[in-house]
Amino acid sequence: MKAQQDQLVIYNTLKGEKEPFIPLVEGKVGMYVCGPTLYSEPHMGNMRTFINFDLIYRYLLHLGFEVKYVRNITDAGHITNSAGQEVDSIGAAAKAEQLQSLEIVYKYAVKFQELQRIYNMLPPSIEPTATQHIQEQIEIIEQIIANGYAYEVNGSVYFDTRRYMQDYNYGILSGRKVDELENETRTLNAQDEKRFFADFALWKKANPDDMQIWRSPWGNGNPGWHIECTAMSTKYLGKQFDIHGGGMDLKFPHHEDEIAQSCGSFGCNPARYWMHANMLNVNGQKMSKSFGNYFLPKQILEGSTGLFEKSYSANVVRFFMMQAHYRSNLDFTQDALNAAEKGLSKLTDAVATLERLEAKETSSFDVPALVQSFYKAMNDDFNAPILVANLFEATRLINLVNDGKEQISAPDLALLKEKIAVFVFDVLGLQKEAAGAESRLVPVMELVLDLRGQARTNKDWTTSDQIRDGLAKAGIVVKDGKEGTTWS
RNA sequence: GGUCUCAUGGCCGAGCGGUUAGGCACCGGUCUGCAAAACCGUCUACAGCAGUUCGAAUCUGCUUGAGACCUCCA
Repeated sequence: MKAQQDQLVIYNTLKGEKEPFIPLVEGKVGMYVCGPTLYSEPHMGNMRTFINFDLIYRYLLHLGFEVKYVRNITDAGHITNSAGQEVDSIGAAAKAEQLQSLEIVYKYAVKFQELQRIYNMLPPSIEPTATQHIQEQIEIIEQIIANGYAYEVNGSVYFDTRRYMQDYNYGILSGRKVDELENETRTLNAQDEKRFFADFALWKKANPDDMQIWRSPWGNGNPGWHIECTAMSTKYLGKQFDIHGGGMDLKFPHHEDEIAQSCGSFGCNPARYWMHANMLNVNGQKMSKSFGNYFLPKQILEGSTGLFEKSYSANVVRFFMMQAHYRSNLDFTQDALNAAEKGLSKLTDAVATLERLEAKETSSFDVPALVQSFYKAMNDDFNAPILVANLFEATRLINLVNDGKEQISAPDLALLKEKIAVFVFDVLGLQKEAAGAESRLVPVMELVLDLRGQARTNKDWTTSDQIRDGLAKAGIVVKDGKEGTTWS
């Protein structure tokens, strides 16, 4: 696996290009991914990012890296809205639902956990929350002030962007130039306490109606949104670690400000590799809460999105996402989901066929090269769609062996079985299809199909077809294959 | 308005200068009592216009169109 580790190349947003992945400590990876803000149930678009980083996590694990994967849960923090006001979105949701802030967070955290299980995502090593790390956030803010990159005004603390720019490059990640921003962004309004439009809040003085308030050296208040990630990543992964990930939409200002906070407090960019997952689209437009074009993962499973005629399993949705690269947009359409459903079925059928194959003396095709193509795809910036294409090539060959048109040796067969299982289940995170049917139905179907089999033996096609048509009405499809009749 | 990204066959979606991406659909075939399913095969596209090159989907310029960020967002 070490040899494969050395082949891994990652697209680093910081550099704008792919680079060989060299961890700070050989064989170990520290990875931080910005998690959800739990003021509502995560929608399918949110899930895409987490599923993509789950893929990355899984592949790093398969390569034998010892990975510490930290993904936070935002359960506090003030953000700046379009009107330039500092807003507590969780507090707002709490008021709307007439619950306490922590009730809101807990309610949606439970749902998020459930979704992670359904979509077969491995749990991160740690899922820290912002509210558990207020002290760490305060300490970092104090450090930034001590270093001269932040100032206090009336119980709030702001990052001093102009001062920071004298020593560091603000915009290093997003490519933004502050002087360009200046003309285009909202201007300071009269009651604004910031010295400069690009300054951002590290700590915000409490409002009388705030639901959550913490003590600080600057009085009672709330942390800013960006500082929590700096505090938690530093605490669990150190001042510098390997990979920082998140959605494309967090690049600016969230990640840019994280870099500023880390540089402003510890003097270094927190992560060597910044990775950004692209958005999930609906009709060519980003799925988002504010556009209203979103739907919930549960609605896909239930077929209640209102957009599609039928439901799709979590496995199908996951496979669908694996057919697009994590850095590309992906359009969520019914045709595409149907195609994924059929394709997945073809792939899982071949996985089952593989178990039944019989080995011959020699192989008629290059199995090690085929297996190597799986690694080559994933080593190239986690190119899952290429991996899937190569798995379909394997599928074709498996079927040809099954038909006796190709042959495979015993060692090659063992290798292929092992690696197909690794890439389909461990890396892509697809699940073996559950039996699906109710257990009581199984003996009933055995009986019915046995009777139909007798009719067929007697060439009593009328009875045989009557049974088949009747079952079809109940949604059960009967298939007559070479090795007997199956149903689903 | 600024910054940036992208435009691929009926649909989704890889591709980073020369090789069939792949899946779905369509079509042809095998199998089958019929059907369905399954399997095999076929289908050669890169928004437009110029340019660079022996050679361009891939590089450059322009045009057109779409999207993202600039405000919370995964």
